[in-house]
Formats: sequence, structure tokens, C-alpha cells
Amino acid sequence: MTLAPHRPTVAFTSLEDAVSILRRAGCRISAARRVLLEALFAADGPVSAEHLAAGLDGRVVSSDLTSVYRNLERLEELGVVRHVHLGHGPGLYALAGVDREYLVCERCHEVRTVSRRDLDVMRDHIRTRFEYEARFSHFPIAGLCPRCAGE
Amino acid sequence: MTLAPHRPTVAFTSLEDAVSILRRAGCRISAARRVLLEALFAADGPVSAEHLAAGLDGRVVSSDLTSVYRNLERLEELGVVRHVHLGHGPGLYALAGVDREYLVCERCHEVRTVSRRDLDVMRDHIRTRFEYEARFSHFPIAGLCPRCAGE
DNA sequence: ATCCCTGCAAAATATTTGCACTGAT
DNA sequence: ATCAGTGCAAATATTTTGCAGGGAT
Repeated sequence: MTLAPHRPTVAFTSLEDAVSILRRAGCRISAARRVLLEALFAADGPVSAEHLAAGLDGRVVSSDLTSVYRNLERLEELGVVRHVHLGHGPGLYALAGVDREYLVCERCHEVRTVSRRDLDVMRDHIRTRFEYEARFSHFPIAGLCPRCAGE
Repeated sequence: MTLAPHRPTVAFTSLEDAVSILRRAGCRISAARRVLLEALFAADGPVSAEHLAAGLDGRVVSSDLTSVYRNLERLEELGVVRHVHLGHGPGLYALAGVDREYLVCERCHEVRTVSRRDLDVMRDHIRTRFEYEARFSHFPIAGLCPRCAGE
């Protein structure tokens, strides 16, 4: 039972920046990799490997699922990609650079996006209280959204 | 992609209390169910369905995995059982009554158990800031433990 | 020319469903 | 006697691994 290892996020904003990171790491720039990066840049939220491989419903070219998994793993090692578990479905992947963390309602499954800064108070508290460096980008904060909490 | 619905936890301390809850819900008390409850009471932490079905390494009698899954689901609906995702492995089940929440290190995979009260400040903060009723019993707080944070 | 990476197939892991039978009520 | 629940088999969902061939360097 492994968790995604905590990787430092590398700064990059364009697809070509991401390509440079791959090059610097000694990776080859295959068509499959470029397409995957295109898909990740085109996605507007965290998406499953399956969805990425399918080409985000035709928005980008589709590709082989196994390669998508392998390349997501590689990109995650390089700090270019992250994945989050928003529920019981497949892991959802996104560019590591995006400043988003998540609150998920366990009743209506609404996903609320907040910026990293919004959870800094919590991280500070956990650091002080437990000496833990909390990361809310792999598991969301689950609970009840305002509407569901009020029944 | 579903999350475990947020169920109120019922108060119970003994196996017979749990059996009563099942009875009150109109459930039959089969051997499989009694054995599963025995296993849950015997477990000293969250355990996988597989481990429960295998009889916790011989500590209780083993049973059929499918029935274990079905009964865990039922017990979870009744608020007797909860499951938590401590990493990428199978979901881990425990009696809902136990006062435990988890911090998990993403580097060394150490699992630190804290009591619900220890995370109340966080819950209060999230309630005030986001109007969310956070629950840390389904997803742990992931991050880096003191040792791994210090490299 | 090298060998990293691909794409297919197959395996592995985790969980759910179908179905005929059995045992709790 | 009823029918909820069981236990087996099979299906499903997600992810990983093996391997032969192909493309980036």
C-alpha cells in the first residue's frame, strides 16, 4: 500500500517548458509524450488516465492507455504531474503547477476548488501541532458541503 | 466516482450491541456476519476485506471474501463500520466507533494515529472558513512525517 | 546504431454482480 | 415457508508487467 512519493513541484508554464524538463532528465520526446502533455494542458480539471488516453472526448488525439500510465508516472517523478483521489474512482491527474486543492462533499460529490493559500492555516496548524508537513493535493479534504451539512 | 456516503456513527461497544443494531435494521444474524464482527472487534487497526476474510492471520475463522465485502457495505450503511484509504492499496475497514484519525507519511508510509479531538481545531477552521463539515476518517491527512520532512 | 519508449496482450489487484442454494426468521 | 444472505464463479474496473518492434537520439 504505497502513497505517491512527495515530489517537489518544478516551475513551468508552457508545454515547451515541460518538454525541456523531460529533455533535461534525459527523456526522449516521443509523440505519445507530447500528446499527453497537450492533453494535460487542455484539461480543465483533474482527469483520469482513461480520459486522457481517449483524447478528452475528442479535444486532443487519443493514445494508448498503457503508455499514458507509464508517462504519467514518469511525469509525476519529474514533478510535472500530480494525481489526486477525489473519490472511489480512478486516480485523477493534473499538471503539478496548478494552484488547486480540493474539498469534496461525501454526500453530493461536489468538488470545491480552493487555492493552496486557502489551506495554509491548516498546514501551519498541523506543522505546529504534529510537526507534519501536510499536503492536501493527493487526498482532498472530504466532508459535507454547506448545503448537505444543513440537510 | 463515488465517495462513501457520510453516515452517522451509532454508539456501540460490544459485539452484542452491534448485533442488536443489525437486528433492529431487520438484518438476519448469519454466521458470516457474526464472524465478520468478531474479526472487526479483534483487529487492532484498519484492515482490508481480504485480511478480514482470511481470518486476520488465523486469529479468527476465515470466511468468504464476497460476503465480507457485502457485509462490510451493509455495516457501513448502518454506521457500524467505516473504511479509510491510507494509501494506494485496498480500502481498510474498522469499527466506526473507534476514536482514531490518521496522519500518513507519503515518504516512509508511517501511519500516525490521533484522536478525533486532535483534529477539532482543523474541523473548526474549515467550518468557519468554508462552511464545510470536514471528516478526516475517510481520507487521512497525508504529508511528510517529522523525520522525512527534515530529510 | 543504440536503446528508450511504444503498443499490444496478459497479468495483477480490488471490487462487484449473477445465480442457485441454504439457513434465519 | 419465506426470502435475505451465502458462497462460488464470472464480470468489471483500475493499474501494472512482459515483450517484440520502432523511433528519438
